[in-house]
Amino acid sequence: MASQAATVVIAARCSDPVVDDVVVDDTVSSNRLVETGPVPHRRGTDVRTRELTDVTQQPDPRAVRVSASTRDIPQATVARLAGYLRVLGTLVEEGVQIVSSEGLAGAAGVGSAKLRKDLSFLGPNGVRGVGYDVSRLSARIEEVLGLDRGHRVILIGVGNLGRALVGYPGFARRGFAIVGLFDDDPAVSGTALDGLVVRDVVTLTVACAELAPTIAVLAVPDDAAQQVCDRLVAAGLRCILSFSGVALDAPAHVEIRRVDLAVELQLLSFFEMRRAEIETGSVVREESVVR
Amino acid sequence: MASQAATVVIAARCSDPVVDDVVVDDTVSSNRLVETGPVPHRRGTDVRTRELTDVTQQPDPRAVRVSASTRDIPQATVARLAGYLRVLGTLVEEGVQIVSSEGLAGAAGVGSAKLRKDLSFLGPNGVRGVGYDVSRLSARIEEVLGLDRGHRVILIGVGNLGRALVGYPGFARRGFAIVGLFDDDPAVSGTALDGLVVRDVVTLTVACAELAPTIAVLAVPDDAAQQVCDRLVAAGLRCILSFSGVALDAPAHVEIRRVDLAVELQLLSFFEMRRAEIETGSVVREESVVR
DNA sequence: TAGATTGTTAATCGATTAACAATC
DNA sequence: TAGATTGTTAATCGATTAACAATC
Repeated sequence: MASQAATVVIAARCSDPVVDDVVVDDTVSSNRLVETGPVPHRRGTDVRTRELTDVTQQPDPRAVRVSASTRDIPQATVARLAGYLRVLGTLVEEGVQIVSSEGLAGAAGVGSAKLRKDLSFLGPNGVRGVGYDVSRLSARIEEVLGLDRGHRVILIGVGNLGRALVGYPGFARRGFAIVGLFDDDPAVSGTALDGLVVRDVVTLTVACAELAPTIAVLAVPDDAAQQVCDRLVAAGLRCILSFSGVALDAPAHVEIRRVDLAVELQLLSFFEMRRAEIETGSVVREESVVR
Repeated sequence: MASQAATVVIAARCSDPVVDDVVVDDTVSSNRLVETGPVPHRRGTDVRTRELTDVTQQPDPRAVRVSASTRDIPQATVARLAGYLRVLGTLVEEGVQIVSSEGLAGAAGVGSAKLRKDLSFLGPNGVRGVGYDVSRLSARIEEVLGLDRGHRVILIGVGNLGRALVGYPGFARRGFAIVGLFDDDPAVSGTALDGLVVRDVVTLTVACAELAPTIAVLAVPDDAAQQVCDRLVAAGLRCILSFSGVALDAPAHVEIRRVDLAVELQLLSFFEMRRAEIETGSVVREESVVR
């Protein structure tokens, strides 16, 4: 028993000046901890995690996975984890078992330093001199993102975009199950789509109690978006993905992600313009006067 | 003539230690400049813009609009400009002529300080003590984003998503004209959609020469995305908006924006999980050992 | 003038990056 | 052991924010 892995990760907020009251489960591991000891890489103030590992053994697959609180994972990192996961998925398909940070980063389109930093927030996941175990890392990212919980998704607005979303293969592939469809058009509600009967949006509150969704996807026209959002919030939804152009108003405990096609197009327009500027060699410093 | 506005904006990169060689068109404005003079707000090293304005008159609408180079506008700011523009559009519809930073920021869902900072990168656009002229500011943002140029858009992949995009009202409303549709499915190419005949994707290169698109929208399956992207690049496209899940490889001069539904869903999943953690009061610091 | 609001500053915060010690 | 690669550090870079002088 004493030969098993003993891993303790202490997480502190980046902004904390110091980790002031570290508590270690000494009934089990004090002997080991003394043996291997915490050896700081260099003296520094940004001590975020310390790993104390029994050197006689590799991580035990049966061990309860220990992690820093997800609250300490930067938003920018979380946004990239999904990308790493997709690459890891293709590697699994190809039968690749080990991948280096260089390899994974290249396939995901980021620098290897950034990748390693990102993964370090999930705790130690690789083996120095070797690389990352593809399926283990994949499982770890899924766990951190909460993808192993099987989200239930409802979709409000079964127009062109809504139908396209229902047909989107990435939903099921990632463990997101569409469990309810809603629309306010009497011509649409009552019809079946993808094995589900579209419900009238007025039944939203009641249906939510029945369907217990964790995520709502909003694909309604802009002028209906806020109203539907309010109903979702009232029904207890806390995660909303909106495709409407308007900024939705909701309590702080409701997380809203917005995908705005217009914004994307306008960003491209800006880049195109800037490129034209660069090409014509204009305005590094622009001075112009009219009289 | 000398009574007209004389505005000179000198832009320097944020990272420049100092603006070392400011040149002023003294044939026109030296007398005015001496009069009003550059009066630094406070002595500081981050002198980004200096405005020298004839105090006798308000900005002349006929004046060539002078701006800092768009290269100096932070990416984060550009991404928000589109949001401001949308709000300004609704204000125009409502007949509102003047809006304060507080009002505009509130409607756009950002803080007023951030809004003012964002707008400051576009040069002076408001009147102190009054606010911003809605239509003037609107026009200015459109100009900076290059929306006044009338982009020509081609769409590759006329599946569910592609059809939804064709029907998206925001395209035309923002001056983006869809000028070509492409698909590789013989059953689809040749059919008409929204007044356009879908072309076979093999004709892409030839058709690009004819259609002169500035933006391509990619709505093809993941495994076809890179190949189509290569063709687009070969055809001279420099702005691509992709809805595929894969990170596309392209030369540095090609700007690629990717909208990844899976990423958005997974981000929501993460937030949901984190919220569950907070509610159960778990793991501010997690310590767990297995033996 | 007095009140209001912009545009700018500077402090802070968060993300990126290269380098390298730790370690397999 | 020697070579390889992770995980961590610290410097840098970029974005956010509150406060306030400038100015209408």
